[in-house]
Amino acid sequence: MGQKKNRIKDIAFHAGVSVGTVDRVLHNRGRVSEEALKKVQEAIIKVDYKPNLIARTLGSRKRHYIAAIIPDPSLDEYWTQSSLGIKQSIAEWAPYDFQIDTYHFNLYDKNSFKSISEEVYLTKPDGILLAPIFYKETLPFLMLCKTAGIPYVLFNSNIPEASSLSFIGQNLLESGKVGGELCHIGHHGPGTFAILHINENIQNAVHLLEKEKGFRKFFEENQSGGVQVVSLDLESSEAAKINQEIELLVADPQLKGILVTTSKGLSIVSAFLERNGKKGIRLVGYDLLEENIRYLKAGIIDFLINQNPKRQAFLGIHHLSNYLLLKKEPPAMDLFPLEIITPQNLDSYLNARLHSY
Amino acid sequence: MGQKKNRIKDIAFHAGVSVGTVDRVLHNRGRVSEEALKKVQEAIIKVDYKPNLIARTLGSRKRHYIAAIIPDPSLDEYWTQSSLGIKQSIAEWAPYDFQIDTYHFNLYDKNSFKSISEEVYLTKPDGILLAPIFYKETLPFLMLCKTAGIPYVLFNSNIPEASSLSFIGQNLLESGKVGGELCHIGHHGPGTFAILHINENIQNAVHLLEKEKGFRKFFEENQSGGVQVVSLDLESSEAAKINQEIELLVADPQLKGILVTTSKGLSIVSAFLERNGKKGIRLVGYDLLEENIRYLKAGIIDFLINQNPKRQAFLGIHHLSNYLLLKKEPPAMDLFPLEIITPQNLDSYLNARLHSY
DNA sequence: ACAGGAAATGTGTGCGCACACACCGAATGT
DNA sequence: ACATTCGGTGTGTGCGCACACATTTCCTGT
Repeated sequence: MGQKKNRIKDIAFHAGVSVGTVDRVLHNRGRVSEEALKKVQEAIIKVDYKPNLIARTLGSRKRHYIAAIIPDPSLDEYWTQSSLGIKQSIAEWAPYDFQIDTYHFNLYDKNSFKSISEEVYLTKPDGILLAPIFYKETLPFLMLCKTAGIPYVLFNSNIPEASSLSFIGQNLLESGKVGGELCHIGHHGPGTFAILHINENIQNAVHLLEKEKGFRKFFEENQSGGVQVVSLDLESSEAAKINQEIELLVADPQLKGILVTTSKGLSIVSAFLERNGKKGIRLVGYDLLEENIRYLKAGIIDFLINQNPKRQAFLGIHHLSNYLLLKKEPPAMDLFPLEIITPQNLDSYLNARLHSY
Repeated sequence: MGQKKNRIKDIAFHAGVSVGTVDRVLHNRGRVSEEALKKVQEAIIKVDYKPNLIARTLGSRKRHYIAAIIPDPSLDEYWTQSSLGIKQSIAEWAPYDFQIDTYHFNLYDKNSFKSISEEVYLTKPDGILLAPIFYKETLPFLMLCKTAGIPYVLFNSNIPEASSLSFIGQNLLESGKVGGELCHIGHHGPGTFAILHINENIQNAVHLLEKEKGFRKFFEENQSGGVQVVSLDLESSEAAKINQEIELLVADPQLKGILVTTSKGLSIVSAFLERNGKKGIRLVGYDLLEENIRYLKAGIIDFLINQNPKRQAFLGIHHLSNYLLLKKEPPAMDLFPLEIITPQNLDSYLNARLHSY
């Protein structure tokens, strides 16, 4: 039964050569005669050789170095979460001689990303974890890495044509559908449902539009008659304008629910409804940020969809490390479930260990 | 900065002893003088020693053996999920020379559990993962393991006085509260809300009552006037009787929502509502079982609370293995978040890799 | 025929650890 | 007095592998 051992030494014995020769064919280092090559290859198949990964990593005392490039957490609480995920993974991989350095760029400044990415490239990392905020600037950088043979993993938002080792995040279309559903639950008959994009960064537009597509799709697929969907696109810099628009929106007595696609926007809308009364309007947003949690507990926000940025970053490093250390191919896409947070299950999420592992 | 290496050898150097002595204190093998012990312990702290897992497993060719004792999956789909979680962890730990054997007992037969547990005990495992269905029979078995020095981890339901290494599951009180919330969402004014226990096994009663307590608590804390809570306790063997009771329950035009606390019961209620019309009654239950999924997609079931049996079992093995291999103490309780499944986010849960890590 | 050198092959060492064993001195027994 | 035990300690080996290096073989050119 249990094939006990199939070590390099066994291959060497079967092939009638030394372990050195076997080592050379295993690693394609050349310097092997046709004859020996053939015998060794046969022996490898014969004993069904599976390298002992434990011993391999111990034997090659290579130091792995990973660079993580994310927006500066001090500018946005969402990225603080990601940062925590990376910190956690640093602890996890330290025993395996991994060095993981985090580089921050300004979320609102393309040039900051450019200079940081150049800096990272010069450090010649063995792998890169990246949150691709700026599409136009990211793609060339990734192509550069590709030619340099540096593997990279994307998270949070995807660039499909970047042919990354893996992408970690959520399906934004489905996310929008769930947002629609949460706005709609328990409502019958006609009504207006709004989706609000309040962002500072045109770059994100494409992602937000994907959510909107899902939002609209939900209502198309779940026709209950007389339902109207509206969308609003606002610049987060103009606070006065935003409040004005929200006031206009809420004035419609038919308004039943709002999905806000950005966390920053959500707190603005929440504050508005807290001041002026909720009037039975369902409010749905994203992520377990401090302010959001407060508004959820207070009953202003009804649902949050958790994108789990902490775990995204954690798994990103995980996939990368596993690939570097064990040559384990990660899934091309690791899509997270769309977690729904309510006032009642909030604590169970806050208290859960998102994995020590 | 980067503390480069902290090997046993380094401890020995700092303590002014040999690696053999350090080894003895690390493994509590005795034969160490007070003086040396103190010096070594200080050195360990000083260099912040973290054992190299890689080298450890390579050096000690000890084979770890874990026994997992769960109900027979062929009798209940819920346990098929757990079984899958164990299978996944087998793959995870195989490289570290772990052998993980699963033993099944009959969910409906105490004696089957007794004989299986005795059989497992005779195999002298290094650790045990256990789903404690039969309280009265489980406790003595665990005490036996305790005296034999075999660590055990419980999952699914807890036996607090068993002093297990760890428990993995959900907070049932909060689970009931979430169940109440889901029944209530979008409803205003008066109405009746029911909680149904349909089980075959009096053993589970205490757990179900905990959920009921949470269910009632939610409605107490969220008074909206005229809300009435009723509970029903039924034997799953008497199908006719059940349908009769359900018919009676549904006849009440004030009935707004039902929480069914067992998966088996849920399919019975779902079938009833599918036949006789849903009449705007909110239906909430547990777990991503095949039938439940079907009814959720069909709109008969509105929400499912996911207990994530697969991940529970997976993490159970994980904690156990980590403890055996690295002496890493798991949390006494690892409570999972109360995941809410809707028709729209269902797919995202089904497609998600529960992470190999 | 023989040096020179490249091609082919074998040997040795260390990664960090666990563990068996050898050693040494002091206390004990007869 | 000597053998025996035993607490306390250090040394040596091997786990399976990668990789540097030593060694042999064989092919050139003169």
